[in-house]
Amino acid sequence: MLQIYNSLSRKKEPFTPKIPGKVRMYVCGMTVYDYCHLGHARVMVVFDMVVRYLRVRGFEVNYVRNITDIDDKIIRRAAENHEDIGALTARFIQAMNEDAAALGVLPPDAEPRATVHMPQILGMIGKLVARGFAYGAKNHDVYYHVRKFAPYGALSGKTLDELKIGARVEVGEDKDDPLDFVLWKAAKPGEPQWDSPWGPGRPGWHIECSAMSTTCLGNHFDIHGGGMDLKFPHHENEIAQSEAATGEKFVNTWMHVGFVRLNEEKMSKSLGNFFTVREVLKKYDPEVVRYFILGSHYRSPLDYSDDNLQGAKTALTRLYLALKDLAPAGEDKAAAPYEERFHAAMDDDFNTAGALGVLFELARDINKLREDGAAGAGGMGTALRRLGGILGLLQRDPQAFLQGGGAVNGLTDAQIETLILRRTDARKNKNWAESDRIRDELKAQGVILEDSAGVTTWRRL
RNA sequence: GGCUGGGUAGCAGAGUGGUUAUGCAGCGGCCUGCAAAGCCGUGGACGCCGGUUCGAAUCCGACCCCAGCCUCCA
Repeated sequence: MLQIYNSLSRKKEPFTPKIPGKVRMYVCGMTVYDYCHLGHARVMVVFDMVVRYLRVRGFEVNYVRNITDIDDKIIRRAAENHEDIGALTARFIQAMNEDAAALGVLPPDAEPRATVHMPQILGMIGKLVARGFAYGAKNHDVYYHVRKFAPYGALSGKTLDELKIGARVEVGEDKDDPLDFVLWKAAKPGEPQWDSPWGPGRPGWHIECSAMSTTCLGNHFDIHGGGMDLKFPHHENEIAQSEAATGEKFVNTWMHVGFVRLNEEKMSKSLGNFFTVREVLKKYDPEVVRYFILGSHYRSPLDYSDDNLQGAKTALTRLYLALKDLAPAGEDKAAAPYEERFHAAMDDDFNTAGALGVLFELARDINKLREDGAAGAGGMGTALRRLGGILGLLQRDPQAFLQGGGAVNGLTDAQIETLILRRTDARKNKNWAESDRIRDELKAQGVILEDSAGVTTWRRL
């Protein structure tokens, strides 16, 4: 039985899609004005893992991840760069796709963009005005009247009176109530704009997601996800907009991914303490980064540090070492208990860390079988590879993983092979001094040698 | 201040009312020319204080500490 922690009820709940066998899932994606940082990477990788696992569980999944391609920050960045807004967003959408692909994130089934959903956005605002949940202000903004939506605050656990204390009205806003939020922003000179019954303008961020998610998935769908920081106000507002406009329940299960932290602090654009995905990938293999992300539970904070990334690399190396030089074989029945425990962990709110623990036990079994010269290691390896694949890991040729990466300034493969041949000669002559000298030389270059069964193999640290 | 999550061995990180997480590091052994990798064995833990219980690190209560949200942020 698959259980998922629901941010709305604040507990784990058995998961049953509204339409049997079919899961409809929406995740808030990027605002495309800059490169993805590790926080974005985490959200993409986590929901990619969720989709993969749901599919393994036999669900047909329709996964929608939006792109916000019109927004204050985009407008500002384009102006700073003297760049056309469309060119800017196209550039960063491209970059995002490259980063996602590197991390083994499969493309979502749909990636709706705000700028091509204006009719749906305006339609929803129109409904909200008609139903009395929204009003056009004198300054031609349209606002959502928060106090009209009784359940407001259910997701974030806040009451309207608590919120009132922190609410404030920015200069130029024309709200009836400080709690109200903007659905439609009247255009300022020189800004991109779309026509509307309230005058030319552009949509607020929150309404985009309500309009795109319900357009793509229907008024009432199964899973809505995003980073923890979107819980309030973004997701709270989405609920208010969508349920007021459609009169239906919006989302059954809300999933929120924990933050990536740097020195115990949230990694974020506003703090400026972030690493972009491409910076990190210069130092670490993308699969190592993926392992790092999946090595802890998706709701826990994830501390980025060189030690932790290095640890992820060591751990993943152990798994690949177990797969190295394994004879291909059909999956072994003896792997069934591991698979069961792997699924039990994943069924428990996508406990990837626990599931990985099972993979290490499977790896140990493989090593033991080889140690004993017993049969079945190949078949167990096939199982290990398949289960790893559910997490989007362990799909490469082990040799390629072990010998790849970290070689930017080091020796070429051919140079390494040449040194190994020289060392093998020395070893034949029992010239241990020369043999060890070569091994030390390679080690200094980040190359580790392993002599086993009369054959010397190597890998890069 | 309000709200939401957390505090597990040297580090990372799961889980659980009584019985092994797992990875790295440590210690002892096996293997090896020596290593590496691997295998076997092993030490070490559940923030603090109360309560419930035959038994709690696991449930309940108070407290302390950390992070986040309450303003754009994945």
